[in-house]
Amino acid sequence: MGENIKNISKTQIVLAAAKLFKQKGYAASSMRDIAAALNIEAASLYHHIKNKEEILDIICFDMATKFLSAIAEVNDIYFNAEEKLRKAILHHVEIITEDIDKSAVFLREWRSLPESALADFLLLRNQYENEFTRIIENGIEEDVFDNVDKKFAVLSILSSVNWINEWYSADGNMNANEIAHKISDFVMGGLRKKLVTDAHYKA
Amino acid sequence: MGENIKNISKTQIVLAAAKLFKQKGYAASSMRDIAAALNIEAASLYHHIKNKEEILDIICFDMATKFLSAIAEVNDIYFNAEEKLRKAILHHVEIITEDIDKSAVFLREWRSLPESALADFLLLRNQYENEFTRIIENGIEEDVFDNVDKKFAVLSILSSVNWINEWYSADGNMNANEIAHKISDFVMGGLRKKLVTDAHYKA
DNA sequence: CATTTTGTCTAACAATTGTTAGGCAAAAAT
DNA sequence: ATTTTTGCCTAACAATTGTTAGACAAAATG
Repeated sequence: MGENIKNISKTQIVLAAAKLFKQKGYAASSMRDIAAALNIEAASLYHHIKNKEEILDIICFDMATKFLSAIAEVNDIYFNAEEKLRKAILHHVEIITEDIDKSAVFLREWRSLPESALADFLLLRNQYENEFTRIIENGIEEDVFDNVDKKFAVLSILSSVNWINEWYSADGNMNANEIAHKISDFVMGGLRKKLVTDAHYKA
Repeated sequence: MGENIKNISKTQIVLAAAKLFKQKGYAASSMRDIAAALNIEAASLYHHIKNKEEILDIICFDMATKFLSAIAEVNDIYFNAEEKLRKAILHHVEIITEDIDKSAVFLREWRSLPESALADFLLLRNQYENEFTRIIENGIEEDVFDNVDKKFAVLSILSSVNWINEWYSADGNMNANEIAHKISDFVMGGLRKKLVTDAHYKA
């Protein structure tokens, strides 16, 4: 091969691209940027991938699959609603913190997917939300959760867990477990059924 | 003037741009796209604005100013911590729902600001977060809120209110007031001091 | 050893980008 | 009535974009 054998893999390309997509966004990251990050020429990328869109596609659907199989697992094994929700949140936080670059792209850049992929993607995202909704419903049936607006609760929870992507850094002093625990505690406060009213009302 | 006198205003440009920036992102929206949305030629835009960056600048800082003056007002007038937080959330939701396009840009596209503006922007955003943190601190001092992780509570709250931008549509069946009320109720559950333990633990 | 495959390269392309220059007619100011 | 200003236009620019074609040498395969 050319005097430079770098043997870049598709995985490396996706990783480097994810890092750039997170920093500058999909549209503002050029193929030449991605190539430069890997010390190769832009044209060489096409030996490994079909086109730029494929990279975004891979990132978005890989992550979607991760999230979906995690929640499927939680819903399969039996836990009561609170345990289920806590596990679901934990897995979610784990997936995000394991790869902040790719999850940033999953959370923000999916809008740049080509139309057909976008439709599929939104289906998956909806499916994920529905699994969470089911957990909340369980909790209400089990009389453990207050009869809250389900859709609302799910969106509040998901937005909270997703937001960690904005400030989490691997070298920080909190791990996924601690983060998940704190979020769960906070969220559970808003969900749990209260037999006796809060201090606020007692006073 | 040329047989076409359209008298486009800077405000119209910003509005049309915001709509596009929300849909396709800043980088993927061209000056020609913006111009086409206003039925003029791209070059004509430069009669009203300095360059593309200025549009993003205006949107981001206009919104930041709105948010900051709203919370300043809340913190000026005396309310107890819970009232303050509820008012702050209400104003936040109002600002978002009043202009979903511009607030989407404020929430997502600020990353594309040129470096110097970006630094200023982040300062304002931090300032806003700090005002919220002060409210939580007040609540803890007043012994109305649980001694939660302040930073965490603020980020959870803000992520929840910001998320409404993703699904809110003006023609939907919820107004800003109802949305703010629901979020506040949910959030307050996680914050309020609990004298007697929850039903869950009583059982 | 001969051949094919693999992974890079250079060079080039057509399209699109943000932006500027200069023209021209209507409206406003003198 | 004349001049200036305003708000648009067409045309063009240099740079950058995603992508393709084709060469070439190392590695793998026969």
